[in-house]
Amino acid sequence: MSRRADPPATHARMQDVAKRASVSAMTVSRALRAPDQVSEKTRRRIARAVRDTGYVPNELAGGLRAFNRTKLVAAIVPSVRNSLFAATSHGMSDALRARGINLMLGDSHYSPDEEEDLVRAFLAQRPCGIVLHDAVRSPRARKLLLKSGIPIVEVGDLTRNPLDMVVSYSNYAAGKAMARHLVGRGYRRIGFASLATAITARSAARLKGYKTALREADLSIDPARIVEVEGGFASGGAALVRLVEAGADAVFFAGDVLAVGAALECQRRGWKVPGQVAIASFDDHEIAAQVTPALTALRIPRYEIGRRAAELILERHGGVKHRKPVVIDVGFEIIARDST
Amino acid sequence: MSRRADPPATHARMQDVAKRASVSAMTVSRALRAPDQVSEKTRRRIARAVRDTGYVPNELAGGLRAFNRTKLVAAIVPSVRNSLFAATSHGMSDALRARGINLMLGDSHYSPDEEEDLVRAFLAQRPCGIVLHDAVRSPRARKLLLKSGIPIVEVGDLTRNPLDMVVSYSNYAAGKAMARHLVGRGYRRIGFASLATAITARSAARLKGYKTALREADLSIDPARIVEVEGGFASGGAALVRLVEAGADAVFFAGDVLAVGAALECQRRGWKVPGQVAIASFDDHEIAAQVTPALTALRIPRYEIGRRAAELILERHGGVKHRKPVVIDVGFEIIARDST
DNA sequence: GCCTGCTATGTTATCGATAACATGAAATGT
DNA sequence: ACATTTCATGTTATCGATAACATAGCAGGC
Repeated sequence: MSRRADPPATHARMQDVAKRASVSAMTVSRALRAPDQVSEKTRRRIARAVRDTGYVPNELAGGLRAFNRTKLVAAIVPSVRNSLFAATSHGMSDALRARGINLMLGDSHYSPDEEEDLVRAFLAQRPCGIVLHDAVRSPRARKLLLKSGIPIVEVGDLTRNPLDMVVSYSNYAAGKAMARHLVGRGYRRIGFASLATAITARSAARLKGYKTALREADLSIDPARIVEVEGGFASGGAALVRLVEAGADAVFFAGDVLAVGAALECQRRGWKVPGQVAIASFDDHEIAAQVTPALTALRIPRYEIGRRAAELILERHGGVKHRKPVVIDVGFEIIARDST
Repeated sequence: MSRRADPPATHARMQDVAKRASVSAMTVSRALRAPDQVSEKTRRRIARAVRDTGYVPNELAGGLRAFNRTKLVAAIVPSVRNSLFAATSHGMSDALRARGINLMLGDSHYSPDEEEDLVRAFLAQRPCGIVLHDAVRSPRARKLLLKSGIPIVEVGDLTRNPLDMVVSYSNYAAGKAMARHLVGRGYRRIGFASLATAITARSAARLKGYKTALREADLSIDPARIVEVEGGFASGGAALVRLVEAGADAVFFAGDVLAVGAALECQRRGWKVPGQVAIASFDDHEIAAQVTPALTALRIPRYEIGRRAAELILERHGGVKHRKPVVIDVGFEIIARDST
């Protein structure tokens, strides 16, 4: 009688496969991970035994012994619902799966406390790498991460002093570039709308870029033309109305879906874009090109950011312990359309 | 000298904490998981040692010994970029984190082969539960899942014979309800547009519901008024044009973003909605309410689906081995707006 | 005073795989 | 022909925690 008799519904162990193929567990292990070290004949016998038993390797045990790590990369995003982060996750997921590594995903809800909890919970799983979408704000979390010794990639903004590695575009440069674009088109009373700059450092960097560009062009920076709003299409519309009433002839939306919301609001009100007000969007959602008029937008290579982040982790995987910071700027692009 | 001297950047072990607190590792283990079994004084000493060493439990080792499982739930979605799945993932993630369990996320890209690979890869990590967004089409994957003995929740459609448990709405019923709604509003040449029914069983079920409703109302089912298209806003627009040319006076969009794309196309062309053609949407994206006219849509409780799926897994966690199928219908709701 | 029971802690074996080392047989070199 | 390398496989120890069992100390009951 098998020792699997009592709890019936569970996985076969390598030992079970080994017995069936009349070899030792070690040979099974080798047949699976280093087939060239096992003879053709034995390998075939083992392959059959694997199929017969429906054996699924136990990475828990294997990972513990081999490198005290799972074949998982942890990613923490501020919001899993946000399609921008989804694109990056997708890039990571694709690059990792090609190497047999999977993704652990967590949502910090933009909260430093939850972020710290998540970091702790994820590190406890012993991932082989970790990707962070926001600058890590909790100092305790930063310490834990550094101490963990695993590759860390930050992807929210191109910070000057990363924990370990960064793959991103510069929010500051992007904000400046878009504001310059609007200046170049002749707008003089350019408004700015974003999510709360206190909770996302990225919005703050974009705002800084915007201000720099305006200053360069000798335009005044009117606080009444800088607003912070909640997320969502509706509040994009509200922000636009507020800014137009404050005299704006163009609005730069640094938040994700705000610009589209603003464009839809203009449709409802019959406002001409860009006749009455120009609209520039930070992210090139597919929908930005679909509304009327099509929106000028900054295109960020979100998917590529994820892919390269994953690649950095893979390079380091079991590799060198170079601890000099790696900073990769993936850049951005302004797609000029009809709205400006 | 500590045995941690050679590779410096790694985690402290429970043993290290124990030494520092002058107790055995077992006492540390208890202090962390069953504090009431450890005396106040010792507990405090251990707490300090944990802080001093920056100890992060090794769930790999703990999970292996305790239940041969990680504290992770695996979820497989057809596309991580799709915000519908994102909402469900969010619901799962929230419910699980409250119990200290995290999420492993994979993308099958709508491919049965990738799905099978993913199932295998995820099972190898020994998750404590698994959630599947699409019906599992690969028979080998089904077998693996059943054999694994862990709780399985399917959430794509309300199938009659689930692998284990289902939490969903009925795509058939929803398709029928929306078609009836259009019939009730007086439309007689109702078109249907969806993603390829061959690759998503859900679209096929919606189509079946649509046909049933039309038959009930003694309306003819014209194949020219049933189209399958790719995803994306643009193809929603194209589908609408095609259907209007085929004589449709209303179109039911069963694909996710198609309806919004159609509405935007009408704006570009200056077509009156619902004067020239009515538009009904399957999913109540936030944006469906924002376009002009606001779209009639089916509201699916995506977040709740995720939450309840997670709860089912938690209930079973270490619990009963009842193997009678569980089917939970979360229903849906038609939000009638201006477009019909 | 001795047995019982409870509390706080320690010891040993174990989860399932793999690293490190060991071995016997075949192949190769001189 | 014999030493040496290579190849295919087996044996043992181990990864870091926890289950199961063991034990020492102390309280209370009769």
